[in-house]
Amino acid sequence: MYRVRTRFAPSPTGALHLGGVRTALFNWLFARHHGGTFLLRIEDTDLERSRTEWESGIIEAMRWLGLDWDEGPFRQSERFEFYRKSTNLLREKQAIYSCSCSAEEVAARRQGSFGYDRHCRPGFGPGPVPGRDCALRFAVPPGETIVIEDLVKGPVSFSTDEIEDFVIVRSDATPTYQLVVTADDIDMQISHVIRGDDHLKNSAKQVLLYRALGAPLPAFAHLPQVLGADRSRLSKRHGATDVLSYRETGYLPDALVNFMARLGWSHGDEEVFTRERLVELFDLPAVGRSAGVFDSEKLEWLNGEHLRQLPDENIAALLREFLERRGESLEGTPAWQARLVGVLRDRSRTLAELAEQSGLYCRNDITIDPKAAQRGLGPEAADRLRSIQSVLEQCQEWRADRLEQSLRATSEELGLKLGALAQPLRIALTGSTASPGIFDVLELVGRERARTRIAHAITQCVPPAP
RNA sequence: GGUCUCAUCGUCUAGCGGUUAGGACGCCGGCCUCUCACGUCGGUAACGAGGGUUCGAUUCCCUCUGGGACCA
Repeated sequence: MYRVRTRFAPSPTGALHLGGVRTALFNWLFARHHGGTFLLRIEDTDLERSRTEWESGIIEAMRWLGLDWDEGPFRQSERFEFYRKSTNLLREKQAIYSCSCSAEEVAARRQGSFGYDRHCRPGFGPGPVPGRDCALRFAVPPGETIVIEDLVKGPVSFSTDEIEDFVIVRSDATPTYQLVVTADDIDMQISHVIRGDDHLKNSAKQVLLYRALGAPLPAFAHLPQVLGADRSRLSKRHGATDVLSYRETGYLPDALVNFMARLGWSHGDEEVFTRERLVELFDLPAVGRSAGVFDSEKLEWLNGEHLRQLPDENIAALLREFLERRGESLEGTPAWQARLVGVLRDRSRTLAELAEQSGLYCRNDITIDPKAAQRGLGPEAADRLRSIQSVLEQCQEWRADRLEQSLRATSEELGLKLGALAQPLRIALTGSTASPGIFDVLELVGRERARTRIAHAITQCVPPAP
């Protein structure tokens, strides 16, 4: 039995975006499901575009999402010596040859749309110009068919006649993507190469390299793309390209993980999965073949589902963290905070919404929405609010259930429906016609603030007609 | 343009020859109710087109169309 080893290999040339997260997640899930090893490899050979800030951003995002790795992070920039050895091996096996052609020369000679014309390849052209810096190209064997037994797409075949003699080492002696990926995947004994299907054709080239290096082939699994709402490839245009921005807008890592897993993978009719259940159920055969569009509304719903499955205390802790990250804080005792969250949780889908709603209970001043005032602070409201005010003053215990008792009794005495008292009170306390249950609001707002808000609302009521 | 690839409600998807084509998000409506949510009940909405194969195709094969990716 062989060991499952997967890797996620991002380039630190930008933030980790949703497509990358999906690739990372599927590698992680696959490794965890099979009890294998997951490693992180930073593909930073493009020294021009790679930045350490991006690298640490990617690592932070991986940590936030809980995609922990067992080995690494490895950096390709620290492995040039190893690539040189791989190159020497290829040279010994005569799988590569020197090429002095410049990009301009190649382009000028190109007929039709096909790539390099094998000008420098022994037996095919005149050979390199002496004295010039040479790139190294891979000698692709003509007339063969490469079949990739893809675990997602099924068998995919390429003719080697469609694969040009690709560059392995540039004329400035830096190794190319094709070489470093293959050499590393061999060296790190990657058993399953799971990546986006934009790499499908690269895989054909890499199969050639595995063969030339005498290494056993890994299994390949090419995941369909994640597309934006306009069905084009996900990019900055689609906004929220950096996954860490989902942390800033109050999404839970587990919800994002659940959502990304369901984008391209499914398990019957199930929608909501815990991380543990994903690990238990995930496997490649259940991964779909077609590209998927990222639907932020469904993510929002799913986040609400995950939020609601947490105990109040945990949500309160998340809310505190969330606010601290913004340089704000949540007032009150932990017990009060848990109570607050318990009341608001069903009305929030994200921590950002929760934070916004909690403001009402932590602020001294509120503003009354003019439309709400118009609807609910009519001529009768002032008297009703005065009645409420006096009833509340007599209330011994400032608790939702006691407050409810008193106010229900009052509405009966006045021969009014509860709503006739609750709506003006709601507007007085929250400035809005919509809020959590009015007794919970009263309790959370507290006696002092309730008193001043009601008093202020009375002054805002339309006076009775003369 | 060449090559590869994909195709079920607007979106994510179930389906793996015979189903009233199922679920979820969204949207619309009922119920619950002090409002709003939550919850719950119901509704809207899909097999891209044409050929085959078959007693029978959403399902298998081919072509087209459309989408996507890669290379340039």
